[in-house]
Amino acid sequence: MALHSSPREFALGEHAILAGALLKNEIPEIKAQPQVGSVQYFSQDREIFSEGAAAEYFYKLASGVVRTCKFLADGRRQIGAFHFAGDIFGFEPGTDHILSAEAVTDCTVIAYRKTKLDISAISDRLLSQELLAFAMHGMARAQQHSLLLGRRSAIEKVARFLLDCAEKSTDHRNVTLAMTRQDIADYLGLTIETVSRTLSQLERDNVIDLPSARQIRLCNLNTLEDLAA
Amino acid sequence: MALHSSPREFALGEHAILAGALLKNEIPEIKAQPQVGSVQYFSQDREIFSEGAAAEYFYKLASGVVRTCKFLADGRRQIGAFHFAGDIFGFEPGTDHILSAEAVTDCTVIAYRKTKLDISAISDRLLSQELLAFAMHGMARAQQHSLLLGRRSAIEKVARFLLDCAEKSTDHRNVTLAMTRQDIADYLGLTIETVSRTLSQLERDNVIDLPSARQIRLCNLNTLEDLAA
DNA sequence: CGCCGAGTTGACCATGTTCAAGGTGGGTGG
DNA sequence: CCACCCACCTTGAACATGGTCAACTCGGCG
Repeated sequence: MALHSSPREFALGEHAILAGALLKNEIPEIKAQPQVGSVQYFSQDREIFSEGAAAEYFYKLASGVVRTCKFLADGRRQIGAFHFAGDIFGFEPGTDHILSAEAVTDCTVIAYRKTKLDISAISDRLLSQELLAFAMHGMARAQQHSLLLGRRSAIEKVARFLLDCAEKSTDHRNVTLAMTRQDIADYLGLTIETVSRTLSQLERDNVIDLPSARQIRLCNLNTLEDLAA
Repeated sequence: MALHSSPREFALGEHAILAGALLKNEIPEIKAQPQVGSVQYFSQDREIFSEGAAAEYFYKLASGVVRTCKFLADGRRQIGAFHFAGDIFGFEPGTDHILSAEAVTDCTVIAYRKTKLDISAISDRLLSQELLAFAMHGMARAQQHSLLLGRRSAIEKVARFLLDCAEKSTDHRNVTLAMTRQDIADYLGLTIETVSRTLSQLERDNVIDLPSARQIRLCNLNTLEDLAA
């Protein structure tokens, strides 16, 4: 388990980032290819980078879960996305990060130095295509999320969230949540109480079962899909 | 004025899309360079493409205003963005459009055939960089919008909207709205009544002046910025 | 003049928030 | 091994924000 109090770099390979498989879901074999990027560990709730900081690196998540989020001055938080193993995050336009990234669980990331692949200097056509695909999928995801935030009720939001989790889970009927109720609330644009109440409601209606707070069994996928509209 | 009942193609240039200035804010001189793309006119409220349709073209807006939006089965609509002269829209991952585009006002667009620049065949490095920059800015904008939709009150949403409009306007204190209250509501995740009430409220508080429904004068920018939090 | 679509306003209502109290369970130290 | 603790979660009651429904105004146009 990664319990280091600060990120620790392992390998400092340079432009070997250009290796083609970067944006696919393969996680580079770190020992076999120490040159692909620097491996860093972050323990739970640690900040990986913060909104406004210089975007020196971007990251590929090797293990664990990461949230990317924005804050308002008074502390209100909106989580833009949760990232899982294989996901890229922190690759943004401009020189500064436009959102923060924090470790939801202990996690391992591979950091790629962004300056080394100044976009204007990319010679590798495959890489630039992959980055383009990544950016466009990020845009699509954010737009999908806007629809959720702007036009869906609490129960629709929660139902959709559960279905999305189920899709990512190996067992599509049993979901183990990596995040707290507060994380879910900040992702769905709700309060922690509303999330909790909505889950209880779904359990009372026999749509889900909650053996423990982080363990959710989807008993009635059809109803859930109807609710998610 | 463009009043044609269906889009009309003017020129059908092919891969001349690769001309560098595409993603900058210059609008190609249509007569001088008929080969840059096909010019099409859409009259107010006409659909330019619809969610789910094959994404054969992407577009650069020459004049007018366009909204890109998503719909739920029951008709609820979320507008993802308004696009103005010079903006690119409809450039999306995958083969199908993930949102619809509609003309807010009569408008002129330049359509570029997407198949002709199959991403895997882009030979022009500058173009792929520009598309990458476009995609990343689109992602950033969508994420910013998520924060607005998920975590801001009606008055904060409206204040932010007005400031964004002012920024785009030549006269930063007098805004002429191209869109209806319904469009604004669907962009901000509110109802038409709430938008109207909030604007009236702002007028009563001497923050704005509403000489007509589509004409807004920002009298008190400081207060407006405070409200936009 | 009268119609029609867009916008405004009011009264009522519902959804979700706020505030406050209590429960639960995993981890630590005695 | 047990007791305690603390963070996380749940629940309840009161409240507020924004939604719904309906009536009305305004301005442009036939």
